Amino acid sequence: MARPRGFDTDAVLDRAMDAFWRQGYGNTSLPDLLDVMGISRSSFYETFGGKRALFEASLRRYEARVTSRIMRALEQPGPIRTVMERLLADMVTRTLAGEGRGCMMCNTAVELAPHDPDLRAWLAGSFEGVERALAVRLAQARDAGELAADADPVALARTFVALFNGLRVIAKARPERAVLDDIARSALRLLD
Amino acid sequence: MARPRGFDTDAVLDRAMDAFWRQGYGNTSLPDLLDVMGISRSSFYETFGGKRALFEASLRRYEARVTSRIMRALEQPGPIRTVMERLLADMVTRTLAGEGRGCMMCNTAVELAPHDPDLRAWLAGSFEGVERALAVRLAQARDAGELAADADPVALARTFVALFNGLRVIAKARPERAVLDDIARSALRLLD
DNA sequence: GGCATTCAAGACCAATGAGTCCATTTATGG
DNA sequence: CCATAAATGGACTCATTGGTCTTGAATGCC
Repeated sequence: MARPRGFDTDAVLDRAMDAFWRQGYGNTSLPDLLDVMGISRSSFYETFGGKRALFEASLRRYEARVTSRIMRALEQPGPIRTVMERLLADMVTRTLAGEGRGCMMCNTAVELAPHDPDLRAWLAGSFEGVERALAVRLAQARDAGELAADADPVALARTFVALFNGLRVIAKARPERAVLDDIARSALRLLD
Repeated sequence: MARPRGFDTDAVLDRAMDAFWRQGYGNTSLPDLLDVMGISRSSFYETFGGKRALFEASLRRYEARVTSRIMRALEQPGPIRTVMERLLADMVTRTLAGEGRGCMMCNTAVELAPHDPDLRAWLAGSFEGVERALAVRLAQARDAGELAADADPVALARTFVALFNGLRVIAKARPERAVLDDIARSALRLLD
């Protein structure tokens, strides 16, 4: 038919995601994006529709990756304490390796959620999904006698999700392993 | 000498602080600021020096208020559990009343810390200050037998500070009392 | 009452923002 | 090898950005 696309849409979207992740929505200009994506303005608008649409695509992509990683971690066999320990250790390592990027969901919640009801609702749904999966796993652990019989899986899950986000925020100001390790270690005490 | 200032510097700074708090640094334009502050461009630059200087003044003002409130709460007599319970309950109420503003320190950490070493260091110092005060109070409680003998006050303090921030982030996406109450309640279990 | 100082209003600036459009390449199907 | 359709580069619009400057009115102290 006609000339094929000269770039890999997914690879280019990945680079855009990284830029948004690193700098946020408002602080990433179109020239910035075109630069890291390596495509022309025309191709940009033709392929992705605009800055806002590209951001939403990036965020969905990010969310899919992160939540699937958490879900996979929760499906691992073994005692809940081990599972959460691995999850938290992985998060600490990734956070430190992220050079201040933090978590794109968290960043977006802070930057855009208050002024964008649609985005806010979407973020709420995502957080709720993680919370639910975590609550299910915690309920299983409780039924298996690993947790106190009066433990509240939902409340506990919510607290862990809050702690995940808190960890990323602290890391923005104090990206020190000692600090993040302390947080991860103390968090596990919630399971005792 | 001359004509006195026609506006109350502190009151005007308060309104600027609120705008920055609500919208962040990048999303608050000069016209926005002049509008809420109710002063002219000339007075603005004469009195505050510029947008960046005004932001720093606003942030210092915010930090002083928030940390002093936390410090006061920690100085209250009574068992540590009661003290923390009050502190968290107050935080939840204020967060819900804040209409999505969250915490200005947290917002700033997310928006600016990764790209601004000076600000990052300043935020780190502030977080560390709160952490230290909290750790001191927790150590007292441990020595008084309120906490387990092997409790780690510093790690616990770091975890609470992370949780404070996590609470604000979650509230941006899910400003529901039930959620925040669950987090506050579970957090207290760290003291058991 | 005059001098000093600060006020408000607004013109002005250069830089940058996102987004549109067109003229030119480029690759493929026939 | 040509026609077609998509990809491309770059010029362009127009609003907005933070910041400077000038002007003239208002106010208080001596």
